[in-house]
Amino acid sequence: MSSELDEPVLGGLRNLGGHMSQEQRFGILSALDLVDEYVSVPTAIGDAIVAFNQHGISYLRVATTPAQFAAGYARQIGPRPLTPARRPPPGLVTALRTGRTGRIRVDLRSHAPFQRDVLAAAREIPVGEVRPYRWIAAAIGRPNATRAVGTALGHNPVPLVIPCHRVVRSDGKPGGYVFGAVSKEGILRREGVDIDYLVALHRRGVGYIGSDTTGVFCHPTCHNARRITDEHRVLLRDAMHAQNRHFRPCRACRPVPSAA
DNA sequence: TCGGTGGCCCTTA
DNA sequence: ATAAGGGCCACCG
Repeated sequence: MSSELDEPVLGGLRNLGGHMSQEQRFGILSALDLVDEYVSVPTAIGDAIVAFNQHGISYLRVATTPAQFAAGYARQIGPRPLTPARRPPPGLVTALRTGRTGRIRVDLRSHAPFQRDVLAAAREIPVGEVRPYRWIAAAIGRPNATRAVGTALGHNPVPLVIPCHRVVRSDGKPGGYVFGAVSKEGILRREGVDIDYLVALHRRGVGYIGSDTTGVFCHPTCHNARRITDEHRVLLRDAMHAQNRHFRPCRACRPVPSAA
């Protein structure tokens, strides 16, 4: 668990703090941005270990040991000491259970601006819904960077907390995932996403669903699309097709034009 | 339908 | 500083 750095640092403060409790010591070290705490939490795909500090969750991995976790942490985040925590940050376990992780704070300080933008956009996808990689690219103002979006999501330091599993391929298939494509499918199904339906829609050439009463078109999983009754449901090939038929894009799910 | 190909673009070694 | 490579995508056979 210990890097070369943490013994001198922890040892020094231990002496300085005299008989301080572990919590008190962490409080000081955390305030100085010198350590993260880590703790195990249950998730939909098994127990995870999360690291966190005063800024938020910094790292999450599933099916790992503290030693492996620390190694991954050092590689992706940096050589910062980790110290065991007694309990997870308030609200985290519930948020992971419901998938509503939007208000959980995350610490992305060690990541590049592009990565942060990508991850921030991914956070906007609600439980039970999915968006294509292309959608993230458009959302952050880099419509051609879809491949780089995939790479950035692949480096998501806090999967599940930032729901990168809700970003899928344009053909409706789930695509890759940091914990494996199988887990991605499992998580999405558990969140209520019907992957087979999405693939079937795409095979039929349907990219969006419109309502002929509101004149709005949506991603198929958008909560607004799901409320359209059968008789008013219009199947649309792509955004161009939709606009030609005078549908306007849903303000909630923000359909984007297909790539040039 | 599946698999390969070329294009894209950000990050890292 | 540059080149390789990756959770993509559209296109083609």
